[in-house]
Amino acid sequence: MAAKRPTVTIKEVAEAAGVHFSTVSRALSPATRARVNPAIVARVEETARRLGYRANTAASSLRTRRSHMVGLVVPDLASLLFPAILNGIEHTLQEQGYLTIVADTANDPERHRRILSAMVERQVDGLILASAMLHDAVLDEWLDGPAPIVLINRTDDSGRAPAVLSDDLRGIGLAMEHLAGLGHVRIGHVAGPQTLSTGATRRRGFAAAGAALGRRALPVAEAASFSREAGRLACAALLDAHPATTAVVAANDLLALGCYDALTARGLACPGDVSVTGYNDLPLMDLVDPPLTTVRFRHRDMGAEAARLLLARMAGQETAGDVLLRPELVLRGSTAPPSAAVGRGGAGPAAGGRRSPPRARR
Amino acid sequence: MAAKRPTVTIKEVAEAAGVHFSTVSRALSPATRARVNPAIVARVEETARRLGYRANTAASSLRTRRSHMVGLVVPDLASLLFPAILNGIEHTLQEQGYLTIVADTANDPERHRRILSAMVERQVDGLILASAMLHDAVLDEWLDGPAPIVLINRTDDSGRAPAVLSDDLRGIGLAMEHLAGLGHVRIGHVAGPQTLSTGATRRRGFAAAGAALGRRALPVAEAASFSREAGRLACAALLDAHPATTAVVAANDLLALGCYDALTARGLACPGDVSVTGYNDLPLMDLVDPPLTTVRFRHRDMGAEAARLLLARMAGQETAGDVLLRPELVLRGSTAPPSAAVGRGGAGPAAGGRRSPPRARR
DNA sequence: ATGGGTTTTGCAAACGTTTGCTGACACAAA
DNA sequence: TTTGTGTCAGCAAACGTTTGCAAAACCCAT
Repeated sequence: MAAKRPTVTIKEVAEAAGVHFSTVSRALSPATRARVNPAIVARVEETARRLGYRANTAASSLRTRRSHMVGLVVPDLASLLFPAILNGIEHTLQEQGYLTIVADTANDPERHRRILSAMVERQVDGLILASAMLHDAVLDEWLDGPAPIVLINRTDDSGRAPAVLSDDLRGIGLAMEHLAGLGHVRIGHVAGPQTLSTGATRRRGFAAAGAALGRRALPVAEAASFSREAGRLACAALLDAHPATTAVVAANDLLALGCYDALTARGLACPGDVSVTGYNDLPLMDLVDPPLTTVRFRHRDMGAEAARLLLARMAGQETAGDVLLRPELVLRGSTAPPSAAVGRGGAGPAAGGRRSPPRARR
Repeated sequence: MAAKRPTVTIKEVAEAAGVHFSTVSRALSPATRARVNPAIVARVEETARRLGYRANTAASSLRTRRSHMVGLVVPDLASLLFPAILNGIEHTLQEQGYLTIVADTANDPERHRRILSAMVERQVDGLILASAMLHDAVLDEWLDGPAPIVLINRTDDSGRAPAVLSDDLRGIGLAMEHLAGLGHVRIGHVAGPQTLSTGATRRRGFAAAGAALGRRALPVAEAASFSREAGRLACAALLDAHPATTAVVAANDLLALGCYDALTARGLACPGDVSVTGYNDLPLMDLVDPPLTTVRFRHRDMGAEAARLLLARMAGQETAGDVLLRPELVLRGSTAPPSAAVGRGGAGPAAGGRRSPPRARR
């Protein structure tokens, strides 16, 4: 099958079907199909199929100024957060005939610039950015560009582009209420980088929820990045400064895993000695040890929602402001009531210290 | 900044710089830059920058028949295997000035068809497919197409497209040797779908390694898909048929996690009663309980290698056959010498049955 | 000065579509 | 028969580049 294909164009189809090539164009495009005699439409379609005609989108987007492609820019493709988001974006765009170009900035602004430039040159009809910083110079350069922009997961502080976000204030609130409900009083926060909206907002949420519970000035340690290692360091710092801490709210799951490491390193058990909560509910968080209590929002929905928002904007519609996804708390094994013990301090690297007590899973 | 941009073209730059527009084209393209007076190049570049000129790739690829885009097709974006692979692909392509379009077939052949069609219409210069089936009709249709194809992670049986693969025979062999070395004799295989090369090859590897150890006809249970649930079912079937099994080699990590579930369900401990190995070393496999002994290959390298292969083919070079990545065994907590106990059979749903013994991590 | 050779620039024709206009034709009403 | 009203197909001009070809400009040696 599949005869060697020396690119057949609309003109060759026209010749074979015995009509003018403009008629072929009209016959093949859903929008104009109605304007041509049904008999001819049928004939043209049949010839096109027979010759193996494939439209050349480069030509058509040159003429129409629409490429039916959108660009997705992420800070780190390898993160476990993106597969589901990307999946949501890609599916809803695909349904509308759009293809998705994705690129990874590796957190490098220069690279970010180059990528956006390359995408715009490819005439993308719109952009979804998961790469926004809180004060984002790169973003500024493109807000007036030809392609509408939607932010996802993170936002910037200009408010000039609509964003699809988890409702972090509420999400962190849920975690705090849960811990307070268990009886925790000495709660600390391992915050994410304050240059990112997620880091900053969750920290604000932590302070606000603390205040609501009548506890001002709960301790916070800021991690240098959203990574397990940074979480370990920040948690260690937190525990050094506040050894009596019985619960830590981590700004995301990776940081929470780092907290596990820090606890293990000083022979503390989770949740026996210290409870830990995460944020995001990454895949497999139900399988780590102990299974992580964390705040979930539907990643796939976040992607789909961003895609829908972008589709609306590309269609020229004005859109209301940001979209906040409702978070929910998922209870697992990393949180428990505080133990009576007080004044711990011993460091020793006890292996296995953080095994959770047996508990039913799921 | 960023003045509202009403698309400035090469002609406007030409007028502003006082030269013919063809000169601008030559001045701006690295390949032809040498053919124009350096002073003019400088002037043109400066004016282009000043006016905020952005090349229109649609126009240039119409003329040159090169889009500098490649398509990547995966069966399931949400899988934990792809982020790293995609990362590898995207990075090495980006370095060469290519952008990556990715799409998800959701394992639907019709969708697969539409995606390939859409990508080819967008004039992609090449395709990387992670979606190949062993007998793949969809693939057949495109092998003679205009875009060179490279297969990744899976291959088909036609051998017509080069593939970048893990050396599964060797990888499974490593797992088998490890288990045999621990003293296991009654080893079973939870195989993946035999419609996929990974499923089929790993099964062959299992049989071959078994034979090499002097054990013919070791039991195999075939999972319906590469998923945790399918792994649970297959493992349960395996244990029903062969209750004395002391080790199971799963065809990938998800299946291995399903094996954990099956063991837990019948009150067996891993690795106390049954050892389990996986394949792929997905992220967080060091954190599940027990940490999974598995076969690793460098996912990112796989992506990078496929990209390089495609780059070569797009440059018109003939390439040697497939690329096999060397797998390595990573030893963790899910394997141990077989216990003396024999003739187990009790089913009871004992919670916590599969906790591993305390052991140092990393 | 003249001529030969080498850069450097301008000209214009593609590349494959879409789409506003015009013209051809058919049919119905006058 | 003429006129009017539609429907449908053809014509040709874009869209923004790249690039072969040829003219022009320059440099140097004669």
